[in-house]
Amino acid sequence: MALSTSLPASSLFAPALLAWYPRHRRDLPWRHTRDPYAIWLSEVILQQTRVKQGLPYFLDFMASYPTVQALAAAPEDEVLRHWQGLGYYSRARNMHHTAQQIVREYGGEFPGTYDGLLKLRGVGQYTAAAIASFAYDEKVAVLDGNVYRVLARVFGISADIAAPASRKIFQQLADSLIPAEHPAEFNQAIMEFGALQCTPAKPDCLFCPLQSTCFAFQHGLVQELPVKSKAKASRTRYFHYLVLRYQDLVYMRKRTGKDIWQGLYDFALVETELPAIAPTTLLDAVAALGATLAINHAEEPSAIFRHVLSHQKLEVRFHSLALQAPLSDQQLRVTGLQPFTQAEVESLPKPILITNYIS
DNA sequence: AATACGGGGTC
DNA sequence: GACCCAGTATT
Repeated sequence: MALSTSLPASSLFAPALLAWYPRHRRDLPWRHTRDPYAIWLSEVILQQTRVKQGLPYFLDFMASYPTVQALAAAPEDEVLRHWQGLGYYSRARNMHHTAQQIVREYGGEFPGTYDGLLKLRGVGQYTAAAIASFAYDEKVAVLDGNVYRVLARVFGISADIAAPASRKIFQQLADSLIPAEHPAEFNQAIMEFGALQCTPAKPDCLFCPLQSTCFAFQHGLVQELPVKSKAKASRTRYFHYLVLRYQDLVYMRKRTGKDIWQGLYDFALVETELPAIAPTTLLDAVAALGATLAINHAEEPSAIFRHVLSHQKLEVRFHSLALQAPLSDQQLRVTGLQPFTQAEVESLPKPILITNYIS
């Protein structure tokens, strides 16, 4: 719900941003190209990710996979290994899938319109608008966390930005503000303005070019806007990893299914409802894998690793277990485990938690 | 309309 | 600990 949409604010908004932008913009590599591949790559990386964190990944991907053909030709494990540490790994899997689709079905060319881009897996409204405007100068307004915040404050919009229904209010406003002459510049400018000037905490209102027309500033509501409902509390899960070893080999498995870290590698896992695991339960789990231990008791588990995800807290213990004999081929099939050398383990894509444990 | 999905930075 | 980040897919 718009508390106020003053005409001056609307008419001055784009000119003020377009004047602010060239004087404050950061020099970022994806701002030097119109290549839809490079822009797509940067936008997928930057979904829910700060520029500071995503930048080295962008440089690495462009160096490793300079073209969509190169990305499409790479094995998924390798792509995930490059993505390791960025989180939201479905972005990498979707990106890989889409690269292959672009090569196979689109003749290696990205769709040339917002509507076409929107059909690609992993490309939603934000990313489609970003690519269409940055690469093709199509007049479609981006709507990301920055844009929500800037518009909510400047125009005094109190709709809950966490509610999907609020999107159309903000989209309609953004569409009405984007100038036909400079759609790409406007989109860059409003996001950069949100990232650098109109920040979530302690925005720089003192030197803000929109100060005189900003609803939030004029009404002392800068701290109250945007309105965002709380996320659901996260649950705690208790993981007990069985780090099975035989000589120089360690057994790991690729995670499949709907759970976290899909496509990444970890160890045999026992999850419990309570923090502790009984020694017998641990040994039962080992027996269920068909493994025979070199010594018939578990060693002292590792210290607890605590790991926070967006909707879960993990409490993780690692139990290092030496095997008396390697797992048979049938045991490998049944358990999904595979033996790896230390060098191979290094090259596998792994959750940061697992990488931390190994190192 | 809700919920799941990572990891890091900031206060 | 709470919030946020150039969001998207699934339920």
